[in-house]
Amino acid sequence: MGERPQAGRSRRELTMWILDTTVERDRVALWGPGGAVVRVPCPPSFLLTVDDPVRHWELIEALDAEFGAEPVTVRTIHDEQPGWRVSAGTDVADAVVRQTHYGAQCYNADVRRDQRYLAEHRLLPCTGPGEERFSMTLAQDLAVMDLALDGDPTRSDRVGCCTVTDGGRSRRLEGDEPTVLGDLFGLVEVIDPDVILFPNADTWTERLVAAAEDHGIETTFSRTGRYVALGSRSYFSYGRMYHRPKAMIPAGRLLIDTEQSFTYREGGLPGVLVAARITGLSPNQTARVTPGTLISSFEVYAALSQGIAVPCQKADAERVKSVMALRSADRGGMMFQPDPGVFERVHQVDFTSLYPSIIVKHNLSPETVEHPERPGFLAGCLRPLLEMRIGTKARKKSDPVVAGMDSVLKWMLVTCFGYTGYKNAKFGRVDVHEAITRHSREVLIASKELAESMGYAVLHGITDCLFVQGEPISALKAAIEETSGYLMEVETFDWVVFLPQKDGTGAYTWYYGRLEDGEVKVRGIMARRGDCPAYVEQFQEAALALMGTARTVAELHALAPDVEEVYRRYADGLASAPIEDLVVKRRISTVNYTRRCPERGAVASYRRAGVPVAPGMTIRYVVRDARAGLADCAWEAEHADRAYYRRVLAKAWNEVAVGIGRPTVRRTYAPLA
DNA sequence: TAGTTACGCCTCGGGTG
DNA sequence: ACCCGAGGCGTAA
Repeated sequence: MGERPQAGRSRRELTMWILDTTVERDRVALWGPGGAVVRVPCPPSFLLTVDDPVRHWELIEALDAEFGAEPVTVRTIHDEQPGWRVSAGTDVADAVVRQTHYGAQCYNADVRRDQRYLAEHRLLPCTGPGEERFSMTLAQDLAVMDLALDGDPTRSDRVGCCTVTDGGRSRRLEGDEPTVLGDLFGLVEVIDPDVILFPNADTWTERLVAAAEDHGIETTFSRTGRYVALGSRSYFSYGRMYHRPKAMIPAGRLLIDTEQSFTYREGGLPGVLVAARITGLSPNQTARVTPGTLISSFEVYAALSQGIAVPCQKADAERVKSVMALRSADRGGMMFQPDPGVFERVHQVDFTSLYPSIIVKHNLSPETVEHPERPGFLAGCLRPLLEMRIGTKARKKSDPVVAGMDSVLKWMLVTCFGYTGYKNAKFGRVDVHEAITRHSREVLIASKELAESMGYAVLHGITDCLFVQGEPISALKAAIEETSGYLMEVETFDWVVFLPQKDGTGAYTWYYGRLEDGEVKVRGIMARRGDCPAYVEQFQEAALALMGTARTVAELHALAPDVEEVYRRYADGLASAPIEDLVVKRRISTVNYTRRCPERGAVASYRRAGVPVAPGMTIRYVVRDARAGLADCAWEAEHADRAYYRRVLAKAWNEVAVGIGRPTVRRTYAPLA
């Protein structure tokens, strides 16, 4: 290891298990466990086609003279065209597109260079001998270190103490800042882990690196000593603000922010490593992106590894329909509204990964809209992902490692549908999006009608699932699978409660019930909401746990006095509830509120405390006076608007009360009969 | 370097009576 | 006192 290989080495020659990839000036560095590194030449380049080569002849000449432009055939999912490979980066590609007034189309310019290298050489991160892109095994042993710093990185100015755990051994590092930093980075150097699991790493690392510099201490998270900063960003997408905090990404070592990383939270380390393997992104990137980016990267890797060029901006933009056309076209999923109330012995039958299965079955892809006879790119690249999911799903119960992988695959497959309708998707197209929803509606309607013709009662349905009564359910499952060609799964409720909306009709997305195995399944209700105060969540969970002991509606109703007693206890205890149990956590869309609302008060409180806030960030606060729009940041709160919290608790009670046949209360706690 | 759609609740604050 | 649109935020799939 360490020697400079020749350009274009094939997969067979490079057998390193790739832990990290980083981009350098004209090279890509491939890192293995233990700090092994191989640097390969990989200068920036992009592909270019123009609509009128004669008109743009001078431009091509100039590009060739300045950077080098080699004539090549550019193959896209649609067709092949003569074009050029230009040895320059994204900035030049952007300039060319602007200068030609969009008469030029660039490809591969905005693909990460390390990912492009891997795809073009059919290399995969986190893959050992005998393992393939869609393997469920992870044979490589990695040295993992856990690191936890005391305190909250968004508030505390100084680095305090920390705990380091590796190989079952925990060490406590204490002392003043330079001592702790020196000990910490020294320890990292000695232990030399491949992976550091570190809650709030992305918030802490910037501070640790800055502090270490102040004290003249060398930081060792990065195996080069350098970090790639990912700037914090607030961005707007479909009516909502999102925020990504700043991150400092080390080289050669995997640093996972266990609090912030969606992929890690869902799938743990196996989830991150397998997601990296199938997307071709470095694990460090994989741990920091959303499932939308994972599926997009998955498609990009598939394209590049097949020699298909990846367009820089959406090629089908001109085909986007007018808003009027969109409104009338097939948009969302199908829904059947339930009657509210309690129902006994109900089966929930779900189609397994319905949307991606539709894409595969109907060969949907941007280019097959015009050429349905061709094997579609999108359908082709999703098929093995679907097959892998079937495998992980079968094995997840017996193997927690596979469960992590399964969870990440599930998210990728769920988001791959939304991604086809996404305006910036590389391989998306509105027509495909609409075709998927059209098929899914047809399937759900046909399944409902089939169920009813067989004598089952359909109580409710959302997008890809039906709630039905009738036996045996296996017969219905088999019949729907047979006629639709899509696989299903069944969960059976001993009883289930569909909650009413304010107008008294059934809500699409709020229900709870007891499954056969005793588990209480909950959707949409207070305890399930991210902004539910812990105190209210504890009440609802206690009540539901109690209700979960009932196997029939009669037993459930018999529990009513006991459940009421739980509510009474929590209602009485609210006045003395610890303030931290009243914290509300919400994502804010703005920092300039036009109205009086708790969020506005909370933002003001954050600012007074000197903590910067940005749109899309999640903040934690305690409501001090709901009417006046006053709230305090979680760590400074001393007073709570108890009337406000009584209303929230009452709402949680009302949801529970429907299940036990008890009257609901309005707004506030009234002593129960 | 960024999934979508369908839908609901709570509240504010301007309007009407 | 009540209505109602808009602002703001959440969930399910």
